[in-house]
Amino acid sequence: MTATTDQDAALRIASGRKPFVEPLRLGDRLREIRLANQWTLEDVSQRTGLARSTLSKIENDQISPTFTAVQKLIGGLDIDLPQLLSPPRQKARTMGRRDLTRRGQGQQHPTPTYEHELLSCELAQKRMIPFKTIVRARSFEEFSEWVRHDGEEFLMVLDGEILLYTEFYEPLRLESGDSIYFDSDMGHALVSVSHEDAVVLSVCTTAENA
Amino acid sequence: MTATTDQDAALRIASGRKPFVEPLRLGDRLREIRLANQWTLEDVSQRTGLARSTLSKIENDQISPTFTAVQKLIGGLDIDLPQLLSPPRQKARTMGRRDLTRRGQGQQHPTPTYEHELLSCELAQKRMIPFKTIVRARSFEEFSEWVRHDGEEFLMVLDGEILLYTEFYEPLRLESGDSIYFDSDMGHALVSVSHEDAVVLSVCTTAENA
DNA sequence: GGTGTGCGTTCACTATAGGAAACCTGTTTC
DNA sequence: GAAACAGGTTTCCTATAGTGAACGCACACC
Repeated sequence: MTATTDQDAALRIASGRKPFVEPLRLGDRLREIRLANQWTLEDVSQRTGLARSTLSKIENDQISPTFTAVQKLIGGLDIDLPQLLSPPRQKARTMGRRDLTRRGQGQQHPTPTYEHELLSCELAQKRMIPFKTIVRARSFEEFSEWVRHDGEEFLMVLDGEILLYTEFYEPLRLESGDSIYFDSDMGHALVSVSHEDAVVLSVCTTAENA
Repeated sequence: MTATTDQDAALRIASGRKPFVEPLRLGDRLREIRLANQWTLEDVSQRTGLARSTLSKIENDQISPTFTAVQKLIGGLDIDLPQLLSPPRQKARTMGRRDLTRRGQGQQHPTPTYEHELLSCELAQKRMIPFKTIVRARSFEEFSEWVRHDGEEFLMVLDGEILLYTEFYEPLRLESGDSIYFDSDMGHALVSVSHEDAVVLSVCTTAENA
C-alpha cells in the first residue's frame, strides 16, 4: 500500500460520505429568489428571455427546465448555480453543530511514515479535515511515492522540526510555530529532523465544497 | 465597531475575491468524465437511466439536456454539479502554490478582545484562512455581540486555557491541545482563563466554495 | 474473407419543454 | 359597479429532448 492511498483512505473516512439525494425543489427556490427581489414573472421574463408562462410552470414544478433555460436563469438573475440549488443547505446549516476533541482523544490512524490522529471526527459533512500527525519518517526514501490529494492544506509545526519535501520546490525546513499553506495536489511529504519525532497540525479542505 | 465587523473585515482581506465567468462546455466535460472512468456510453446509460443515444447527443452538444437529465447524470456518476461544470478550475489549480509563514511573522490584526495574526496571507483565492490568536478578553461582557461569520471553523488551543462561549451551548473549557470544530455562523466568543493570555490556532472556511 | 461482437452515431417516433395568447383572479380608477 | 389593469395560471401549438431500433465501423476470432 502506498503512502498516497493510506492518506486518501484516512481522509475518506474522516470526511464522511455524502448521502445527499438531491431533494432539490428548484421551483420553490426560483420563486423564493424572485419574490425576495420583488420581481414579477414579467420582470424575470424580460431579464432571462424566457416566457412568462414557462417561468410559471417551472415555479410550480410542472416542467423540468432545459439546461439552456437554467443558464438563462442564472445569467438573467445574476446568480450562480449553487445559489439556485442551495437554500436547503444554508437553512440546514444554521443550527450550530460542534465537535470537541480533547488532547490525545482523536481517532488514531497509523501508517509506516505518519501517525495521524483525526480530530473532530464525530462530525460528517464538514468542509475541512483537521488532524494532528506524528512524523515518523526520517528520510524521504521511506515514501514510495508523493502524497497528494485534491484541495488545499494548511500545516503548522507544533513540536520538533521537519523537512517539507514538495514536488515543485526545494525541501523546506520548518520549526515549531512555523506554518505553511499549499495546494495539496502538489506531491508532498514530511520528514522529522529533530531529535524526537516532530508533531504537526494539518487541516485539509474536503470535496464538500459545492 | 463591533467584534463581528472586525473579524469579518479581517477575513475578507485574507480571502481575496473571485472573478469567475462560466465558460461551460457541458458535453465535453461529460465525455471527459466518462473516458476518465473508462466507461462506455452503455455503462453510463445503465448508471443514469438515460438512453445511450441521449448521452451521445449530449456529449456532441446536439441537445441541451433537461434538468432532470442532469440530475440523473450527477446521481448516476456520483459526482456533484460543480464537478460537472468546472474542469477549468481544476486545471488552473494544479500548479502547486505555497505560502510559508515563519513563527510570529504573520500579519497582525489587533482588536480590543483578540490579537489576530493572519498566517499565509500572501496567497489569495484560498479555501481556508488560518490565523493564530492571542485571546485578550477576560470576560464575556467585553464582547458587544456574538462573533459570527458564514462557514465553519476549526480551533486548537496552543497555550493557556480558554472558555468558549457559543450561542447554543453551555460555555466549554478548553485546555492546551484540545480542539473543536463548529459552524461559525453560530455566535461564538473566546475568553482567556489561564494566568497568561491563551493562544489558539484557528482555521476558517472561506466563501470560495462554489 | 466471412462473421461475430462492442461501441458510437443516426433515424424515426413519442414525450415533453417553451412560447403566444387566452383566461382567471384581485385591485385600482373614475 | 363597470372598466382598466396587473400579476399569475391554463390552454394550445411547435419545437425539441428523450428513446429504441437500425446503422456503420472497427477489431477481434476462426
